[in-house]
Amino acid sequence: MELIQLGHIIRDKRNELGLTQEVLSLQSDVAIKTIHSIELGKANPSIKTLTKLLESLQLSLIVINKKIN
Amino acid sequence: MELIQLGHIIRDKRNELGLTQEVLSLQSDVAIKTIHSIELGKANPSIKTLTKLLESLQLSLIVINKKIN
DNA sequence: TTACATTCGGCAATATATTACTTATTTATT
DNA sequence: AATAAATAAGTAATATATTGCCGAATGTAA
Repeated sequence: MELIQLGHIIRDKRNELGLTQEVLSLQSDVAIKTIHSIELGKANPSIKTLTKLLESLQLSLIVINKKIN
Repeated sequence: MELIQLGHIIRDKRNELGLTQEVLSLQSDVAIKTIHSIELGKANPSIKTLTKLLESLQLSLIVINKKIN
């Protein structure tokens, strides 16, 4: 899970739902500054912060067994 | 993703691999104090810290569409 | 151009995660 | 019981995440 990929997932889903960063900020109770930092892959969010965002975006974080390379 | 569940996943996998918290700490470069706090669900780790642990445990963090309830 | 909405980023303040050090507690074994 | 290994937890210091405030940049439309 690269931070840059995570940012893209959040941004894409937010756009799919037609939400601005500001609206997502209000819904998730995460600062807009934090949101755009995460979307750009420049932040290293905590699980709690990330989960609040993902909840608003109808997404979930799960742990899986790693692929064998 | 509840923090307590996450802790159980990490603890169970660590035991499966026969690693002590100390060994996992050395392998993942995460402080042992941080590890047992996470395992007990008392910590709110960052993505980077969590990913370092999961890497050592052959686990991955992914984002999925949330189940419809 | 102007105006507006949206996103980006610098800066400082606050909150909190992480660490190191130390001691306590648990658990297993003899 | 005693000993050792592993885990838990308290404290303090440091690093960093989060926030708020502000202005800059970007894109869109009139």
